[in-house]
Amino acid sequence: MMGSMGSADHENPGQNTEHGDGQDSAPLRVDAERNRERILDAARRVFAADGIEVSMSAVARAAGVGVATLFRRFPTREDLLDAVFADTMRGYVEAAEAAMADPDPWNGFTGYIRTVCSMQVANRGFADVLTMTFPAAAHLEEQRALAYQNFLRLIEAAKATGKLRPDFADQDMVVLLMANAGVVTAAGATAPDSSARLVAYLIQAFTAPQLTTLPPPPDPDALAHAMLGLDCAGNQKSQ
Amino acid sequence: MMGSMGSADHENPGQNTEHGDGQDSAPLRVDAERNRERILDAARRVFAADGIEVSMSAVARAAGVGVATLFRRFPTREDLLDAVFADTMRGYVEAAEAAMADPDPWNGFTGYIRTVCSMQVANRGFADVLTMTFPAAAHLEEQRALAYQNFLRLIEAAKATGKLRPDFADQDMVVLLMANAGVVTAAGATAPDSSARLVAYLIQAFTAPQLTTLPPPPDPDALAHAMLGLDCAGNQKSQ
DNA sequence: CCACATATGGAAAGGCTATTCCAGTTGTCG
DNA sequence: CGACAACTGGAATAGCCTTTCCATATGTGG
Repeated sequence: MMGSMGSADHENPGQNTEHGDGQDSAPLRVDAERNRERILDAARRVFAADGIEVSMSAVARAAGVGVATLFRRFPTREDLLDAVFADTMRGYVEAAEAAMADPDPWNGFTGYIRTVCSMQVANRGFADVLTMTFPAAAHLEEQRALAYQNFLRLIEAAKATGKLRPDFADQDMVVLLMANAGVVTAAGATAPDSSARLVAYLIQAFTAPQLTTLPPPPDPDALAHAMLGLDCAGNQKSQ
Repeated sequence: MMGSMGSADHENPGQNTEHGDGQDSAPLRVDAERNRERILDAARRVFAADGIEVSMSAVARAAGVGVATLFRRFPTREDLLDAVFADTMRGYVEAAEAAMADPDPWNGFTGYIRTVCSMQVANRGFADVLTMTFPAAAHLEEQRALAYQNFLRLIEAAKATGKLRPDFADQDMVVLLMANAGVVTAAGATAPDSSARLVAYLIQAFTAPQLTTLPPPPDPDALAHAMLGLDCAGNQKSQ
């Protein structure tokens, strides 16, 4: 699914004008490319500070380009998200890979949680991204799936060491991300401290020793559906 | 500060036309009172479903009254919030009192957390209310302070039993409420299950037995400031 | 160096929202 | 029952937003 792009974009950084998935219908005029970059920079900044709901007009304004320029380059918000969070998602995947590589799976597991939550704290937009799904943002969803697969294996390994409680469910990670996103959103300047506390408590609770019975985890499909953001009232979308 | 109203509004429910803090500059004409009630009903419904950011126009629409009617009765959103969440806040205070009354403080403590988080799940607007401060909503803030004072004593009692870990900080409750609000917002239909899981994990982590060292709790003043909602970008407020 | 596809900004159309204003009801008190 | 203050809905103003359109400007290949 990702195989066709090979390793080209690592070998030739900045040389080719392709973006995202590789189908360059035409290698953008240089001025256009410059604007594209400006937009991405501005969007990165704005999304990180204010979350991904910022108005498209605000992004264009921050980038110093007209709205038309923004819309031609990124017809939908999801297109923009896909491009803006490409780097961050790469870091997300790498965190999962690094965790798997850790000789101590429990250490990998806890480190992964801490890393990802720190990423949420550092970037409010990313906190949003990790609690929602964007079917149209193919590249982004691909990375998410990739990271998740690694995480599933990480869970198994961590449980095998006996340090992670056996009733830990992979959905718990989603719940944790939503909870942490709530802290990032509401805790303002105290987000780093508040998040760190929350995470420490939860990691504590994930350790095996104590065997309190837990209520059942949320249904995975229902959770996935919730991440589409279609049920929460604020979203009447287009049509 | 609340003393003057005595117990009147328990003895005479529906009889007097006073609202809120007792200064009835003039006991509302009956049709006006009827509309006021309609507005409150609609607002309760809408806020519970969609959170407290719903547009004032939407509230008026749901209530079947003109916008002018809404604005004359509740000049600001905070005025409306104060009236809408009066009941819920009463329940919030009562939950804290009930917890204090429990002969087993640890049981009271955990029960309190579960109850309050359930209230957040049942009412998205209330979830918002518990993570923000509304200086203009006097009645509401009074109740919040009242519940908090009870909670502080509850913490002491629970620590005294040795079941609550000694490094539990009262700010942790705020963090918990923010985290749970995040789940309520993002988890859609799975909110009940997701929240229950989160809460179970956290209560687990609050128990004394394991003595993992925690990062320091967030600064109380900074947290309070964050709850004003002035730092998070989305709010440019008036002027 | 020129033609022209590509790219541009700003305006326009249409839909939201908050808040104020006002001309027209309608309770209510004497 | 009449007069008047209280109350009403909807229009008006002003400000955002999204998305499309277009006349103008500008890289770029021949």
